[in-house]
Order: sequence, then C-alpha cells, then structure tokens
Amino acid sequence: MTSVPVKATTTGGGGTRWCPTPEQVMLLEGMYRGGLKTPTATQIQQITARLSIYGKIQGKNVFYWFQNHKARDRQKIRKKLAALYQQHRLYPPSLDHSFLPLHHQVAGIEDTTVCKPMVSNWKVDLPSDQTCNFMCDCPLMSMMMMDHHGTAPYYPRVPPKTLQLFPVTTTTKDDLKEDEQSTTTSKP
Amino acid sequence: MTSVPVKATTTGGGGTRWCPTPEQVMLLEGMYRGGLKTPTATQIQQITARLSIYGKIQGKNVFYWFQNHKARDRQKIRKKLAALYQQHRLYPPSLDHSFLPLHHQVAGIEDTTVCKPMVSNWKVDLPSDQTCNFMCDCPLMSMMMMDHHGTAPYYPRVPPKTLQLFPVTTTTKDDLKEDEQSTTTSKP
DNA sequence: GCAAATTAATGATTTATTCAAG
DNA sequence: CTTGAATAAATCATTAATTTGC
Repeated sequence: MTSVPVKATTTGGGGTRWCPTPEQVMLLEGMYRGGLKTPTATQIQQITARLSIYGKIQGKNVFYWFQNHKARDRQKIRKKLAALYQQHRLYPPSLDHSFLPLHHQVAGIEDTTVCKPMVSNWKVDLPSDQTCNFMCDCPLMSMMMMDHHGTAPYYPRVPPKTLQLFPVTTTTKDDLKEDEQSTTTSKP
Repeated sequence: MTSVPVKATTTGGGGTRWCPTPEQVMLLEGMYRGGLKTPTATQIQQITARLSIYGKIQGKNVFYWFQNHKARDRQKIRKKLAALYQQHRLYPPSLDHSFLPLHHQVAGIEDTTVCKPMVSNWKVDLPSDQTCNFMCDCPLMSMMMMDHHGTAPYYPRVPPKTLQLFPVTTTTKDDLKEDEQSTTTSKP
C-alpha cells in the first residue's frame, strides 16, 4: 500500500543509485508537465533543495531525471510517429526496407550503403530542372532552393539513390522486447 | 483510431492560411529531426505529395514550414546561449563558481577536485564518496549544478524565497531557459 | 505464502550530432 | 575548416515488479 518503506536514496550504505520517493516523483512530473523540460543549473539546485525534504537527493539526480524523462518522452513520440508512417504506408515503395533496423538489415543484406550512424541520409540528387510547380506563388523560394539545396550535416556514405522520407530509428542490438516490429506490419 | 475531426486545411475555400493536421506536423517534425533542414525542391514535392493524404497542402507550405522551423530553432538556441552567459554573472553567493562552465573553471581556477587537464583519461576512482564524483567522469552534463558540498546528505533548507519552479508563463515552446532574478551579485 | 527467477522501469554513462565562434 | 559547448540518442546497470515452482 502507500505505506511502503520507500527509501528515498542510497539505501544508506554506499554507492547505490537514487531511488526517488513518490512525492519527489510527483513533484518532478508536475514540473515537467508544467512545461519545465530542461531546467537550468539554478533551477536544478532549487528543485533539489525543495525535494530534499522528502529524502536524500542530489542535483545530479534531478538533472538525470529530466534528461531521461524528456528522452523517453521523445522516444514514445517517435515510436508513434513510426507507427503512423507504417499505418498509412507513407514509405516510398522503392526503398522501403532501406531504413529497417540496422541489425535486421546487416543481418541479411550485405549492403554497404548504411553502416552505423546514418541518422540523416536525405541525400537526393536534385536535378534543378525539376518542375517546381509549387513555387509559383513564392518568388523568394526560387533562389533558395535552386542551388545550395540540401545542406545536410554530413552524408555518411549514401550513394545517390532515391529520396528517403523516413528518419531511421535505430534499434538496439538485443532490444527485442519492446521495439517496433518492422516486418510484419502488425497494425493494431 | 485517430480519426479526429481535425479539418486539416482551410485552404480549400478562401484565402485562409494552411492549417497542418497533427499527422502532418508530426511527420514534418520527424523529418526535421531526422536531419532534413532544408529540403530541396524535389524533396518538397515528394513530401507534399505524401502529406497530402492527410489534408490539403501545397509545396509552399512545406517550404515555409521548414524555413520557419529552422529559424525558430536558431532563435531559441541564441536565446539560450545569451541566457547562459548572463547566468554566470548572477548566481547564488556561497556556491557560485562551483558549477561555472568548464571552460571558465579550468581556465582560471586551480581547484584540484575537478580539474584534470586531460579530458581523455579522467577516470578517477571514487570509491563511495558522493561528494563530487560524477562531475569528474561526466564531461557531458558538466558545468552546472553539482551540489559540490555533498557532505550533507540532505540539502540545507533554503530560505523560502520566491521560487518559480513552475513556468506559469504557459509558453510551451518557451523552455524557460532564462534564469530568474539573482540576489546579491551585481552584473557589470 | 515465499523466494528464486525473470521481466519491466528507470537511474546513470557514454557516444554522436549540432550549431556557431574563431 | 576547426573547435568549443551543449544536447539528445544510445547504452549500460541496477532496482522494482512480476511470474513461477514449491
């Protein structure tokens, strides 16, 4: 029940990790939901001070908590996004499997196109001859996309294939329990 | 199902501006975060085609969306940076310099607790001392907070001043990156 | 009922990107 | 073109839940 002996911290002895109390978690989540995503140093200190009345806590715990919370929020959102992509089959058909989880791909395909990082391969050939029918309204656009087009960060190693509309979601090596199933398209 | 009645675009009738559907926004954000910052004309066309299944959309909408998004990103970063620099000037008195940015700290302070010249081999083995061990290992989070005085298991009670942990400003986009009013320190 | 075994959450580290000064 | 600073993604590691056999 609620009177569980929630030890707020290091179990007394030595170097275990922080275990937040329910109160601490509640307050942290409230702040997060209230809009605080990445607290500043000062904010972290103040939060730490306030939460310390519920149990042992350090600034780094607060820092880590927000980092992890935000990251896992994004993770969920990204998964939903991926599901949406699949659900509506938004993939370009010609290169659909080019963004499969890396381990699946490298397992069966010995293609050297993608290696490991490849978070951004939006490489496109861009024939500037293409019919830009949409810029009829926008005179400004014409020059912007004419030449110095995709200033992508860096291209890992992607041969000029076709357009890829999907950022890869790299899966973990043994993350079979909770990741996406990209093959069977098991839509709920 | 997510068949919400979000009438994606009112562009159809008169001259109203484009109202992206949640799906469209999600997908666009996914592409942006996936590395696409400045789509080429071809990319814009393909994106437009794909997103058009969620609602009316034109190429210029996509173009403007990316332009605005990138600009907003840069603006936000600039603000953050400015806030960070100001933050240095005004800080709590007793522990002010303990979490100054590293470049400032390693530049002038000869505090041997955290200053190891080489970042490569920082691995200091701190058995179970929880004072400041993590900032030695962790160049990442670096700088800030660090309750440097880990001698106290519980945080000392801070005077209940006007603490604004919760950004009541209701600005979701604004991450509340600025610091609040400081006390004694004067800014040159 | 209970503990060993297993699985899910989540705190803590490490690594890779990113933007913009120099 | 290089580098500094900061961050977010990926990963590792430990704790809590839970399952399972007795």
